[in-house]
Amino acid sequence: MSKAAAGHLRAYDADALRTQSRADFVYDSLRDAIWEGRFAHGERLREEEIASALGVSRTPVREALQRLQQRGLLVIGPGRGLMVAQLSKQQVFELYAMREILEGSAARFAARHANEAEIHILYRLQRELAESDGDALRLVKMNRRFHQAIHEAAHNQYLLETLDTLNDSMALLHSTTFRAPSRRAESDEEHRRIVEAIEKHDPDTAEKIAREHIRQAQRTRFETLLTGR
Amino acid sequence: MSKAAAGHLRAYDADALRTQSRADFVYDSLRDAIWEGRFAHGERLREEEIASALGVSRTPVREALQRLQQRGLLVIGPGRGLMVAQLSKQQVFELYAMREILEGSAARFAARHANEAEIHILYRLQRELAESDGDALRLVKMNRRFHQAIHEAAHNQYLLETLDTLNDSMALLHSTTFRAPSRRAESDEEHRRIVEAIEKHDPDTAEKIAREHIRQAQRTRFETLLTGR
DNA sequence: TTGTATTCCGTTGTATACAACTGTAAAGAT
DNA sequence: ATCTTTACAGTTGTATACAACGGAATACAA
Repeated sequence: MSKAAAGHLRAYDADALRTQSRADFVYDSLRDAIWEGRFAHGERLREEEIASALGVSRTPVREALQRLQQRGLLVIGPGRGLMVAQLSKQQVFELYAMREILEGSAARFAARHANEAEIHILYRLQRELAESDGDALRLVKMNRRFHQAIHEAAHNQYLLETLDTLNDSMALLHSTTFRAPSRRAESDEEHRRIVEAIEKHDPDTAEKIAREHIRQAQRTRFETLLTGR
Repeated sequence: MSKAAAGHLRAYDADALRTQSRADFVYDSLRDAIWEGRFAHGERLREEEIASALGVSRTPVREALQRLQQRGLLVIGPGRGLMVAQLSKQQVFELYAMREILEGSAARFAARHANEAEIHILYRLQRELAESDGDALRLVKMNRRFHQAIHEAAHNQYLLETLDTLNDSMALLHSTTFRAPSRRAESDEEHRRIVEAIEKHDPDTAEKIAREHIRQAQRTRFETLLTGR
């Protein structure tokens, strides 16, 4: 009965519904599906279709769709429907510019406000990431955890939330998963220097290196953006 | 029939419903009410109550409440209800720290990317604001328009949206409306210098003055926060 | 008197029925 | 043949009914 487009969604999970609301369940399902690139860019999402695919009614689906829209993962397409956002080169550029500002600020604030426990965690995460040899998906997740630890060490709720939103937008660039392996060594070294600056409570250096870190990632991104995609 | 708490809402407006959805209408109504300080901090909002006060059903009300919650204007209180957020001193501090970063960045980007038409608009808005002698509410609105013009001139969608969200959070500090008149002259002068720097395409100066501008506003805020409220 | 259990009530979460709107296609006119 | 109009199909927006959850109050026991 369910049409093709929403077939990529995880099957109905009775356990998940016991711990979280149906709306949360739908949100997570769609968010993961987008992150894993299981929707084509511009693919239209119909409420009823998603509802029946996940075994819930339209109400929680609407709630989830609205949240995804506000976070920029979905946009209102022609007509009234929602579709998975497709970022233009300009938008990708703006996204990275914003990340440079905020990641830099987070590193700066962390250098000022991080306590010893947080610094310890940062070192541990950084080391684990550098020494890991897991698959690409695992590396992305560890990378995310590391940066999130910096964001939390900044002790600014608004900064934290905004960075979280931006990170969701990164899901639209799903080739994120396949980072150039050549960047690994440099990236790890940059991480190490950021943590070092945070530990020494040196905000200027922390911000400088964090900004450079994002700028390098942007360069890599635009190279793959111009060649293959 | 409507209980007391939601009585502060504007009456049902048939015209508004012809141009925007009911959910938007409810959102704007609640947002304005919060902005104008017509809800007590911590006051609980019941869906049904708001619905009947505005003459709509619970569905669009839920949609509006959800959006307000995501923007941080409402928080889940004890039990399951939503209430108007009350910012702690720490949160106010964090809010201004974030604004300093983003307003500074917006000015910087505007200095790089603003075109002549936008610079012209900035000059006009700055002049109108400086020469205006309207009431406090009018001044606040003009001030908002001016800053928003800078945000737009920055040509970064993510920056624009985030600043918009932060501005909504400012609604929780509803004494915003009554700015110290002593700051007027200084504030106007700072505005003028920001526009000047943008026109000269001088990002460093533009960011520097914009940051100083926010920091001054923060100082004024914390003075009134510590004395009277 | 205090602690605990149980029932009731109010509010939110969810489902579903219905209304309104938009794009599309078909039919007719020029 | 092409443009215009109109009707239809499909999707979203809204209302309302129902289910489920949580807290408060009361009653009962220790």
